Amino acid sequence: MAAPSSDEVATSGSERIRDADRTRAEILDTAAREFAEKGFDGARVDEIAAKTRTTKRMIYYYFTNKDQLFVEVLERAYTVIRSLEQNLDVDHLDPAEAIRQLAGLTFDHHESHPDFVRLVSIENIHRAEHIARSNALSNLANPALDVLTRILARGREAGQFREDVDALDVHMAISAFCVFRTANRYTFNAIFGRDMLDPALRDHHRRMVADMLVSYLTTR
Amino acid sequence: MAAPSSDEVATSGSERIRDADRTRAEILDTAAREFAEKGFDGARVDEIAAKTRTTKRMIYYYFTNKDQLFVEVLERAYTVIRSLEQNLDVDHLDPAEAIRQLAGLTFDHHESHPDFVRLVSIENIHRAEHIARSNALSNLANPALDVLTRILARGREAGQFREDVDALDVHMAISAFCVFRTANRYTFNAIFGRDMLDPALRDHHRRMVADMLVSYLTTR
DNA sequence: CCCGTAATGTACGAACCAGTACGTTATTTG
DNA sequence: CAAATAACGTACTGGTTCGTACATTACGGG
Repeated sequence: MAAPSSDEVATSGSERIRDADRTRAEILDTAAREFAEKGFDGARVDEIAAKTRTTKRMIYYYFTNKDQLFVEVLERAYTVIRSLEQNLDVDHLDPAEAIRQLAGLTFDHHESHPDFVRLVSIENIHRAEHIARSNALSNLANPALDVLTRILARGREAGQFREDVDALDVHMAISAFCVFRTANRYTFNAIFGRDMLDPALRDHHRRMVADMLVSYLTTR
Repeated sequence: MAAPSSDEVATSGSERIRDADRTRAEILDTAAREFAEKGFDGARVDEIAAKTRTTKRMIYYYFTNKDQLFVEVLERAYTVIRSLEQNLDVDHLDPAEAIRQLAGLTFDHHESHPDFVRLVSIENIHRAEHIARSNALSNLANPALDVLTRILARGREAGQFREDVDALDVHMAISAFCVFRTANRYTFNAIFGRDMLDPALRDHHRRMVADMLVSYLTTR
């Protein structure tokens, strides 16, 4: 990509008028918000441009078209969550406690990144066609899965965990619970009058996923 | 469109050329498929009309606009699932077994109605604005919830179930699992290469939800 | 310090799309 | 059976929206 000037400190405001990296990043940020807000077809390229310090011309200059823009928004969103999962170190914990930690971290992440959840939801409506077009995404391993695999192996060896589940099943169960709270927040509130954003409910559910998975895994 | 020939096959229905009920129903059916397929903004009124034996004019004649059409599509979709839940009779069963039955029925329903799951997903992207505009939907009770409330009460009385969960929590946990398998099928497959449609996996997951909930509820 | 190129802005076009004006025919009802 | 009305079709429009042609300016290398 563009060569960043050597001693660029970039504290808060790079004073350069033209800055490819900054412009690109600003477009991606704004596009992520706009896509998450309105969906792929609902989002407007003109609107994204308007919320940027640059123009629509630049969006096409850097991303060629709306679809490719969405692809790169997705790539960036997944990268963020993956790097968070990297910081997961639970190999020293008791397997059950490790599961609780993992569930808690997954819960917190989904809770604090509703836009990510919405983007994934939108991508599923579009049958993951953008992910399919992205090499970065279709070849992206999940660190959380490796961690989970190790936890399950240790739990089974210790005779604590059941044998008939794999890491992906557990990952799915945890994700399902956490994703649902965010993704289906609106219909759930409209129909049952339950506000998922209530802090007390949040804590309750955070314990609930962990308890659910541990009790399931330790039941034989 | 081509004029219907006089000897139009009398499949099952009314031979009348003009049939408000049939036209309305056909529009709703087609619209449901089209919205589920492409999302609200992705769906085209012209396309819906083209896939119908009638014209776009009729869509606006019966539903005034695209939003109202989506509202009625949602109303119809929810009505179907609610009527299925009515047939749930588990009051004679052991509480744990009753939970298993309920989880199984919920699982089967989501499995066999992917369009419903997609419509709800789409409505959540739009922050349930259509449900809010529908009297029918915002005042719609959920029979499954009543059933669940009774099961939980019996389970607690028998000293089998934990006390710190309500029916809505359990309903959410079950829904989350079942919805996720369908709603996030595509990204999950693209990223992890796991095909949720595999029959063996289906059976495995069907047991898994039930086991998860029962083990959670019976752990104190 | 000047020149090539990367980065940016303006203005526009062509297709698309929700919604409608207006006209017509079937069906019902008195 | 005639008048009223419900059901339907055609053709169009006005605004929107993705994308681009063309012009311009900042910046870094030599």
